[in-house]
Amino acid sequence: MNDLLERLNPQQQLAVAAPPGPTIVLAGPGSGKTRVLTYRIAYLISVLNVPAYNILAVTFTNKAAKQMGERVTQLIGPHAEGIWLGTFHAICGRILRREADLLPVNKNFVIFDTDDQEALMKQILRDNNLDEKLYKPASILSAISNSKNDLIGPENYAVKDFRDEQVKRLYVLYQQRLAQNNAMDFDDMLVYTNQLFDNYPIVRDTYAHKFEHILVDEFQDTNFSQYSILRNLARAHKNLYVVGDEDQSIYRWRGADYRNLDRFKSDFKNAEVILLEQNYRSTQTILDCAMGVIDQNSNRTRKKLFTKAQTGDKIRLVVAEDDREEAYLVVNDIRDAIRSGRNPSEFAIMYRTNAQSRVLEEAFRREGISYRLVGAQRFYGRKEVRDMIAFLRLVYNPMDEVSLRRVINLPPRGIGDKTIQNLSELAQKNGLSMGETLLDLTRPNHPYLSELGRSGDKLVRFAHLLTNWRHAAQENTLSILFDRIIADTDYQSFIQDKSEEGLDRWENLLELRAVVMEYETRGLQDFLEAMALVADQDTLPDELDAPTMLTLHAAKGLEFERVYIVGLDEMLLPHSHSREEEEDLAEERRLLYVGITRARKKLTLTRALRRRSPYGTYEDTVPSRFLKDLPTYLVQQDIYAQPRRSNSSWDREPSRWETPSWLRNTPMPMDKPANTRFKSGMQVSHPTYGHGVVKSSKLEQGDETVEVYFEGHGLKALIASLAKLDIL
DNA sequence: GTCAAACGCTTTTTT
DNA sequence: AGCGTTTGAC
Repeated sequence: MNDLLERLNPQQQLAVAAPPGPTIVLAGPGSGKTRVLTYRIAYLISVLNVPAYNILAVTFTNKAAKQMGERVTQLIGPHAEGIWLGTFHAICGRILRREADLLPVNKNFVIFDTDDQEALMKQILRDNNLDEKLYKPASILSAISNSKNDLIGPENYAVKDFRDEQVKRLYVLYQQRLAQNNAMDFDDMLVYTNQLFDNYPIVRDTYAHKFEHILVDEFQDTNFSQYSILRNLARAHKNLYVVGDEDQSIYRWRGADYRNLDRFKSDFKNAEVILLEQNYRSTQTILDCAMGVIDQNSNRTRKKLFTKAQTGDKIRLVVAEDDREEAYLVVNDIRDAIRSGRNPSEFAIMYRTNAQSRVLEEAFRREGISYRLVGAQRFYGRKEVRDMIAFLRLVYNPMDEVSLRRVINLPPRGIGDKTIQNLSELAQKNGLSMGETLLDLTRPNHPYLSELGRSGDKLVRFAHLLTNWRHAAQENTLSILFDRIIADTDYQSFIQDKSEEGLDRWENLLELRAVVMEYETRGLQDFLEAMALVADQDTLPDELDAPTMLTLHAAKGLEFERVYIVGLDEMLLPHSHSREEEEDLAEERRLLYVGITRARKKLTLTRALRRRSPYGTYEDTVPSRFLKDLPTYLVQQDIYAQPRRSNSSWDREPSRWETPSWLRNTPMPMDKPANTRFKSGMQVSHPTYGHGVVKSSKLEQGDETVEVYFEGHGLKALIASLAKLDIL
């Protein structure tokens, strides 16, 4: 274990062996950030003899957590067992289950995902006769979410106008209804953990003492609520070790707040700051392009990315006629490379929006190449899968009204709106949840059965089903419960009888059953928790040797030999929703920066002159403004599209031989090989400063900087390629 | 209460 | 263009 540090560069060693105490590691892309974190954990355990269970490590995704666990185990074996390792939500879930007695929900609470949240909000709107078009559930929920991320409860919701008043009211109702459902949403997991710590200092201190060392990955993307949890947990030992890169902050829309770094510095005095700058991933060309893009952002510490690796190939810019051709060109390129011996898993295609994957998928299928698609809710978003999970959730937590409403008439069993309304009213009368009321109906001679009339029988029948499943959940394994639900509801024939896509659906359920089998011993609670918190990304088989398609967001933290970023058009990147505000635009730029810096060897950027708009028709595009920030001399263009003759702006579309105007911003340095154009002593003239004498000239970052002494103006430092200097 | 047709809206990114 | 939701008929 003593050789642990020898495998690291000096900067990394410094970071890994940093003395205990508040520590900030600012790590550029490809600087070995993950490596530092894993080695740090290994170092704590094997050198400082910190017991694994006194270490908390927080990552941004489940995948990252899993990976980190594997790597630490690789380093130190079984000593790594017992680390608290996971996303904020997973960690909070663990704490909340333990301390459920102190919460407004009981220990069988379920986690509502976005769909559940919307379903619940729609119910609330309906109950309150509010127009869904005026009060869009998604927009209200996003306002609520933003508040929660800043730890602002309904009582403190800022009201500026009538609408705010309504939102505030809905916020109150929403929280009430969640509690009645014995449920919480993603944000609540963090909020409740904060409340737990605030209301019960003893509980807080228990955890604060337990976690001697806390490590946080992707710190730049934490929100205030998350930061507050960290601050609470680190109050005893103050060993908070955070790793991040402001240039890779891409979750502002989710409440991520880069100011957490300042908060950290002021909350934890004397925090040590360690910089990791050297890049071990990309070629210098790729890094230069990345810097060209990111340096346009203000309010940041300018960093110089450097590598000892080679300059590498120029990056390619491909312009296609339309988005289909764009996809075709990319896939073709990959196919050719694979044929000539490249490994399929070396390739990644990245895009701004999930919708863009579709054309690419088609192209891959046409070429008969298999691919990996990250995210895009391809599996867990499926109706049949969600239905089955709703059944299971109802079994686990009958108070879950959203799931109850979803499955009570599924497959249709004659329980319509009216019957559901009756049940709901009955529940309200008794101050119980609908689910509890339903289960209560199985009691012999139930007093309300006569009230419900004929529909009562149907309810009772379903109530018996649910009761039986609840017994099955107690006494049998998960898969037996799963099978019984399908059998009892005849769900298979419900989805399968129709077309051939019915078979697909059934296969999806079989796939879900395979997942269920993995939780055979751990049980329903763990299964449901995983379903709620584990994203699709974690399900993609790593073994599959195929090109990967993923959003730029999903690409964070990954690296690939060859990267294609498609859709470098205005409205897409930067996205149409993010072009107004400067902060939004800066984030779009960071997104591209993240994408570029994923590439090890080769980078290809593509765009299309026309693409299918969200509204079906084809529309002309405008090149992304970010393209002009790429140093031209590092870009090789492949223009496949014919310039179109029309009276549109595309008359200005460049031909194959011409440098397109959107790239013309960065001039090629005049003398790339070590020679400067200007020499000391030369007489020059400048349009504003007039006559001057060159004092010195040197090459910096491929650009020539000249110091000139101007009569009446003094000494000026000028960039040779930008300043219009003439040699006299 | 169920089924089919018409309608209208959508696409930013994710724990 | 395609999907999900609402509307209207049986």
